[in-house]
Amino acid sequence: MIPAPHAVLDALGDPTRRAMLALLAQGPVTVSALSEPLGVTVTAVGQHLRLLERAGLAASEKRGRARYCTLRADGLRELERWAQQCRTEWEARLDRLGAVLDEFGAPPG
Amino acid sequence: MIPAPHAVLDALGDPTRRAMLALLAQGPVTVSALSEPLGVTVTAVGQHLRLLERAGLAASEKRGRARYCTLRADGLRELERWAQQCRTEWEARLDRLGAVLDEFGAPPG
DNA sequence: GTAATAGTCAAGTGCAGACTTCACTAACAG
DNA sequence: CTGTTAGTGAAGTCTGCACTTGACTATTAC
Repeated sequence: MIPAPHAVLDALGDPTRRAMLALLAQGPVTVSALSEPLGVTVTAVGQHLRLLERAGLAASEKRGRARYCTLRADGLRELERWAQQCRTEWEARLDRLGAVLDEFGAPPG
Repeated sequence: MIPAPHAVLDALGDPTRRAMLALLAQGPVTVSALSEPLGVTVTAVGQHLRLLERAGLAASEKRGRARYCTLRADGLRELERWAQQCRTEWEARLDRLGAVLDEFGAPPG
């Protein structure tokens, strides 16, 4: 099995960060603009943002005194690839197992 | 955006459970067979197993005094669908944004 | 210049949840 | 029957991490 994208899964394992991604999906936003609807301090947003950036799920850029955050596709792509490979490998296993059971005439179930 | 599969993401947010899935990907195993390589008690395995089952990532069946655990594809499929839709939606946003910038003759970057 | 706004850093708090222990039941072996 | 193995349930421990506070810097406004 392809190694799991730990950083992405860790980042997505928190509901506040998932809410953050949902907001970012609407378009670029500043840290404080995220802070209000999330119901946490700007400090907390900054901390979550760092994790999301490390996971390749977000990016940010400081313009003047504001920091604009945007969604990034890289983390999602990595996640997709992993889930898909994981699933297909396992489905192949299941098929082989079924074939063996058929060959030995075992009743299904 | 399609709602995030919280149960799946929560379940995958823990390294022990990810290791558990990696073991299950090799084929069906009992609870105690999982306990040893994971380095946790059978009780802990049972607790993780329940979360994985609720997320549609695993299933288990008791035969005699042993409980056999297997991987399930449902949770992975749900995850795939979400990640894919999330990503394509966001990539479409990016394209529209790019088009607007082009139209107004703004230099890229 | 002062004041307000946007964010950052260091340090600390508190709680969810990962984990354990212990007592228990159920299935198999001799 | 006794002993062993496989797992479950309740109850408790403890640590990671989400979050805050307060002091600070940098940008913008007046």
